[in-house]
Amino acid sequence: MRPANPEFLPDPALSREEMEDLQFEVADAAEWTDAFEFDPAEVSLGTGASLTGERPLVAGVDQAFLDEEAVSAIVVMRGGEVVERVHAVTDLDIPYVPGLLSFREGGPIVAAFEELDSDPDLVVFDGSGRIHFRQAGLATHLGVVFDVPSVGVAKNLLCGRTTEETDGRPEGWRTEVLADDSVENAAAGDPIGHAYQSRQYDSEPIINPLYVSPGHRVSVATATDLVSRLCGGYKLPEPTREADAYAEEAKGEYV
DNA sequence: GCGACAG
DNA sequence: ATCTTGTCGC
Repeated sequence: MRPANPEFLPDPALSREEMEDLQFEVADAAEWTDAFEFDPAEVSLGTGASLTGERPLVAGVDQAFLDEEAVSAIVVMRGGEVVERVHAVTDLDIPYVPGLLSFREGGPIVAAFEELDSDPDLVVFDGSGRIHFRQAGLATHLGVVFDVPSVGVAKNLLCGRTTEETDGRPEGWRTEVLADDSVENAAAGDPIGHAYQSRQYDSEPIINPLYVSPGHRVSVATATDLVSRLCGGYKLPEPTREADAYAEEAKGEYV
C-alpha cells in the first residue's frame, strides 16, 4: 500500500515548529464524519458468513522496539480470521516526545504498509487520533497519509478531560472526552473521543478504560462503536492484539 | 512559575 | 515503549 497523500508524510528531520505546522495541516485535511463504504455492523470477530455481504478488512498496527530500531507490524483480519501479516524493521531517528509520536513511529509504519498487499477498509492504530494537542495524533496523521478510515486506541489519555469519572465502570460503559484548553482549534467542550470500558472484572483488579478517538473518515461515536465490535473479551481490539504479538514475534528474530 | 504528557 | 519474579485464579 502506498501513501495517497505523500505531502503529509511525517518527516523526523523537520524542526519541532515544522512538525507542529504539518499537524495543523493534517488536522485540516482530516474528516471526522463517517466517510466509508462498509457497513459498521459487518465489523465483528465472528467467523460466520454475514447475511448482507463482504466482511470489512480491518488492519491492526503496532510496534515493538530494539535499541535503535522499530519493528512495525500490520495484521489484517476479516471477521475473526487473519488474512495477511507484514512487518518492517526501521531505524528510529528521534526520541519519543508527547504530541509528536507520529514523527517517531510514522516512518516505520509507512515502511510496513509498503509491504502490504491488502487494501484495508479500516485501520486501528495504537495511540490517539483526534485526542491530541493539534487534533492530529498518530491515527489521524497516518489515516490522512493513506486516506484510509482509521481509529486511534490509546491506553492513556494524552489531553482533554472525560465528562465523568472513569474508575470502576462496567463493561461496555463509555463517556465523552472533551477538548480542554490544551487542544488547539477546538472549542473547550468539543467531543473529541471517548473513554470506553472494553473489559472489566467483577471485583479486585480494576481495569482502566481505553481512550478511543477518530483517526480519519470516522466520527467519535462510530470510532467507539467499531472498537467495541473488535474487542473479543479482551481489553484491546483483536487486530491490535494480533499486531502486538506479531511485532514481538518478529522482534525476536532480529535480536 | 505550575502542570502535564499517546508510545 | 522496555526491563523482570512471583503470584492469583479460571
